[in-house]
Amino acid sequence: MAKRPELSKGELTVARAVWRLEAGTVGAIHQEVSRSSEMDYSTVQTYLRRLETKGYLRTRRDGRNKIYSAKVGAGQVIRHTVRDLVQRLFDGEVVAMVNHLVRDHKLNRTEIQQLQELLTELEGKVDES
Amino acid sequence: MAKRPELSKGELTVARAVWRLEAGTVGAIHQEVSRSSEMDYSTVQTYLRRLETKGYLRTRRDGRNKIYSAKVGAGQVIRHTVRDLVQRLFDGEVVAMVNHLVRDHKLNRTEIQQLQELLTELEGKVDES
DNA sequence: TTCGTATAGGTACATCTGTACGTAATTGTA
DNA sequence: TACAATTACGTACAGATGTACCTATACGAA
Repeated sequence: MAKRPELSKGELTVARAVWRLEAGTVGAIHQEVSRSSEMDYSTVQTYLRRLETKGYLRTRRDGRNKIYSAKVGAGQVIRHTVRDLVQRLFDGEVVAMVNHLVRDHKLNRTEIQQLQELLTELEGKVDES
Repeated sequence: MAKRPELSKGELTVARAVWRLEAGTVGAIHQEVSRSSEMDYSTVQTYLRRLETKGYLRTRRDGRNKIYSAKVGAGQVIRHTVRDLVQRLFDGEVVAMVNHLVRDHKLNRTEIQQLQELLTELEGKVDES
């Protein structure tokens, strides 16, 4: 497993846009990023270059254009990031993190039920080994 | 609400030690930090200075010694940090985050039950307004 | 064919972060 | 009392990060 440098906040924002688009030129990705943040075209470009250097994105050429696409998927990055935070804030105690989440963010009845169903589902699959 | 610069990873490590100790000299905090990480005394000292500058810690004098203690509590920082991550990774969708957490980290039966009880408790308190 | 607009690629630069060293003063101990 | 250890405080410095500008080129529209 290649040990890649971590993503900074800005890099993550841009990476998320790439994941959503699957693939695109700097322009397209800049547009996608702009739907939620304001970030200069050049800034997006810089992040894309850095993301490629760090091994998170790859590029292919389409005539004179460069098409960026993901090399490392969202899932992997999210897993890593979340695990890291759980470690650093809750000493790796997932339950403590979930506890914090559901208490801090008021959930409505529907959300609570969704989570209850999720837990029931998991209960059936516990690996008791 | 004072808008403080965010904590970096290293700063957070040291801040956590201060929270655990409530208060202490650089030496004491260094020792506490050392229980989990290896970090040079001077490095801890630097982080403490920066934490004070950023407004997260305060100091009082005890003779020739400086006693560091928290000015911003663990709860506040954790809340901020978690909210920020939920925002950046899941567009603020807490349920998505919890979903990810419980699926990625295998929970055992006891943990699942703990969470179920937690949800049942919250269900009784939903603010339906 | 000319001109505006994307694009690529290079470069810049202040600030933040991780990680420490050096020096001076103080204090407990041999 | 002299020395070792502790502490405070100033300073250092490379690499990461946020944020962008500049220049050259290619492409589509007029």
